[in-house]
Amino acid sequence: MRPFTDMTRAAQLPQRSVIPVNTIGRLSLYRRLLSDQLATGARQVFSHQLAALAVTTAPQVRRDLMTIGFSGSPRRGYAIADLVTAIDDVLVRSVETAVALVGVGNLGRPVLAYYANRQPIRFAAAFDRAPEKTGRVLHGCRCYASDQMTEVVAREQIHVGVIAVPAAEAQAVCDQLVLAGVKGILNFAPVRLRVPAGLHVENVDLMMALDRVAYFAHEHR
Amino acid sequence: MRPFTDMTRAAQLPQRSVIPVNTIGRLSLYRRLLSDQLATGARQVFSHQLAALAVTTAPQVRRDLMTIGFSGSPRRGYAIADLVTAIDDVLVRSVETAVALVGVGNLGRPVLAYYANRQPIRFAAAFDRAPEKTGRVLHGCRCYASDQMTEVVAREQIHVGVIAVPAAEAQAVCDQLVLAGVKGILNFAPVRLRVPAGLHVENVDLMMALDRVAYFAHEHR
DNA sequence: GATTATCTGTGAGATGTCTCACAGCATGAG
DNA sequence: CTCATGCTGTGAGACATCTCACAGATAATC
Ligand SMILES: NC(=O)c1ccc[n+]([C@@H]2O[C@H](COP(=O)([O-])OP(=O)(O)OC[C@H]3O[C@@H](n4cnc5c(N)ncnc54)[C@H](O)[C@@H]3O)[C@@H](O)[C@H]2O)c1
Ligand SMILES: NC(=O)c1ccc[n+]([C@@H]2O[C@H](COP(=O)([O-])OP(=O)(O)OC[C@H]3O[C@@H](n4cnc5c(N)ncnc54)[C@H](O)[C@@H]3O)[C@@H](O)[C@H]2O)c1
Repeated sequence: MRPFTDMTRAAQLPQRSVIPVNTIGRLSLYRRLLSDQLATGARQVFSHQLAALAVTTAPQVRRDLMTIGFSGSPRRGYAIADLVTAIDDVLVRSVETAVALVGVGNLGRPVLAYYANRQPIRFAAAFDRAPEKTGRVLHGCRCYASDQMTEVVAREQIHVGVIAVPAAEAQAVCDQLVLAGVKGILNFAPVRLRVPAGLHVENVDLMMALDRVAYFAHEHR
Repeated sequence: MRPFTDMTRAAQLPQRSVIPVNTIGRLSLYRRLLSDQLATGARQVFSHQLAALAVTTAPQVRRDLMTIGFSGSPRRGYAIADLVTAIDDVLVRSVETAVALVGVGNLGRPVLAYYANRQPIRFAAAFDRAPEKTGRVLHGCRCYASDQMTEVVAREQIHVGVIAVPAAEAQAVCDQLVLAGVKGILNFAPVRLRVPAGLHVENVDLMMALDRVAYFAHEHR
């Protein structure tokens, strides 16, 4: 490794948004919990009840709902159905998001199965460079050769890419996806991706996750 | 859902540690990147080089290494081999961590395959309540019936549990694991688990991850 | 209609994490 | 040996997020 100049200043970090990143994550969780509650017949919920379900605190819940401009009523709490709708609006669940998977391997297949047919996420295409994988249809999702990416991403109006290829290929695939026009990436490879400023990458790094658990487990004795 | 009292005050949150949670995660990443570098023949690394690999900033790298008390040399940078050892010490990679998987399903199987035989993590046991799954050995890991959990966790000195059962079962399985004596949990079910104070839970929530990507993708246009 | 209980909305402060700038020093060159 | 270079170590401040406490509001009760 030879010396090179420092180009590591905060690049795509200033991900500015009115809604904190962590709040977005909790809203996703609240939405699922509230759907379950609706199914049980509940119509109203208090901040402390939602907090108990989400294993957080009541003020945190109220702050999150305040952040998205949703109001409740003292003594009655929040109207569950309205709240689910409000969260759906924020999380862009009212419009379908087309997604592409790259890497139909040991991980890609179960991930596709898991997400398949979950509104409003639609897996519009999968890509793999291995010829024997292309042409097939898995869970309603057609698998294309990698060199068709630009064309298919444009045609299907795909906004999000999911990377499930070996670590050594991840940056190349990421560059392809960005060039093809995706606006967000979910990355399962255990590397950090270099992307243009503003483009959001969500990393799911199982090795890191287990390292963290092991560290805190040993700290706790 | 009937009213109940607020028991949602900050409970297991004060996860106190000298090393910030995020730093632990980055150390895991640094370790892998540095191993790769060692394999290419590199012996020393500068903070800005490691920052480039990890897609972060040079001061962040120096701060992280300072936090674990590792020193470099001006003009020479950090000695890679020593740094890997230092990180291994912090991440408890110098002793084997025994892990148990609960839920040998569509997700559990590939996860087991992924982690299998990666030192120093050892999957010492798997558990499933479906009788047809028990008794078999997958990737060197024996599958037991759930009611043997307490016994096996004690015998194999298992410190960490991985939960890959349906959401509705996750809290019950978590309680079983805690009772059996695990000190940390990696949770793949899309719910938040209630655990005793101090016990660390790492959540891998794919639904939330995709919601976050979709949100920022749409924000970006 | 007045009273009361109790839940929401939110300012202000606490906490945790990241960023910046630069002093100090080890190293290689002369 | 001395000097100049350029990288590390770190204080101090910026920033993001969480927590707390309570004012104010509303629905239920009488
Ligand atoms: N298997 C798991 O359970 C698991 C868990 C967590 C993370 N991961 C990570 O996910 C990634 C994939 O793991 P896997 O086990 O599915 O690997 P895999 O080898 O089973 O599958 C990878 C797939 O990607 C395809 N591919 C490779 N390079 C490509 C490219 N440049 N363009 C398009 N397709 C390409 C291959 O043809 C293959 O089908 C790895 O980075 C791994 O670290 C895997
Ligand atoms: N399949 C995926 O790709 C995927 C991805 C992300 C998250 N998840 C989550 O992971 C979890 C498991 O998903 P899956 O697709 O593997 O489900 P699955 O139904 O294929 O497997 C679940 C396994 O858990 C076992 N089980 C159920 N209850 C149990 C209990 N109380 N004790 C012990 N074993 C029990 C079942 O016998 C089964 O073998 C779910 O919470 C799901 O939301 C799955």
